Amino acid sequence: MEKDVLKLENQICFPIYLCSKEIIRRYTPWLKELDLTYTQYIVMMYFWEKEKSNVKEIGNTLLLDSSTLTPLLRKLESKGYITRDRSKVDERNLEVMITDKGKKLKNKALSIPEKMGKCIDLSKEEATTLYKLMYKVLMNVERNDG
Amino acid sequence: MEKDVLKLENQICFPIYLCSKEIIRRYTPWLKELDLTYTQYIVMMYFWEKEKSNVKEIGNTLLLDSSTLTPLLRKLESKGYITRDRSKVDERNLEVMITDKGKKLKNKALSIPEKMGKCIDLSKEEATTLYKLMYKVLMNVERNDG
DNA sequence: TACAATTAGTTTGTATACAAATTAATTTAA
DNA sequence: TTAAATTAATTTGTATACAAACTAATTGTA
Repeated sequence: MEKDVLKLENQICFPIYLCSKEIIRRYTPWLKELDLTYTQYIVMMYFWEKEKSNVKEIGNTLLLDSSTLTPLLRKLESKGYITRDRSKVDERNLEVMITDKGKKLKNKALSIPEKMGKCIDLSKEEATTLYKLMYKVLMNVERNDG
Repeated sequence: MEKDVLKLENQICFPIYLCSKEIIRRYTPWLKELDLTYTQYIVMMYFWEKEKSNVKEIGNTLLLDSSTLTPLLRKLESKGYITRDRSKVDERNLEVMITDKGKKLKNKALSIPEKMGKCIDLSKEEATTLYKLMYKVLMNVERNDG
């Protein structure tokens, strides 16, 4: 039936949108204990792997616009988790670096992935399938992007 | 390795979050032709199935807070796609109804799901698997809530 | 080498999102 | 039967998100 293509239950994007929102909502109280929002948490995870970066690089990895990152990084700076300084080599670049306080925060975050895993509650096999499909969609959506 | 649990590449939620954002970003130019945002599109899809509702019901179906819906519905009203009126039976309820203009909008939207399908670019089997997994996660996250 | 083009980040404007507080209407129960 | 509890929606406050416009620095090139 041609007209059913617009039924909510026939959408594949709608449940992805819902999952994303509900998962983030679920993270919120745990992250509150670390004084982080979900997006701030993602950025901190980035810095737990890479000590120093800049706005462009962070944006490329996390698919966040620089205009989203500017105020967010300022917030993380005000919390003392990162520093922000213009590069002396090229003053267009903003050098963003994690602080000791930011590094220590990782210990407090260690229990979060397991909590979320229990919440999501998929078998190892299902999780792997989902993981692969999400990255496939992501790659396709980016590739087919205007 | 205990500390790897916080690596971005080991997160299952991160790609879901990315997919949701990137898919919505991809919808945006198509929806602009209908003068809709993604969330407004979801709400219109709801009303293409159910002519009349109220804020509570819409929120329960779309998992949107009433404080998100209030301004959004006002916007859809100002565009002429819906009407908003307090119920005469119980004045706490806001009766929301789709207009003829809102119904006609569906014709303009008919081509969107196919475009998005091509963009996502999954086989029928993959899409079904993803669909089922997303609803499973959604159910689990809601069940394990609170 | 001056000026155009490019690049990195910020600002502005619009639109979600949701928690918490509030308002107004209705229902429950003492 | 009226005060307390509940309910539906709105308001307020904070934090994304991203496009478009803008600023400042650097690079490419005529």
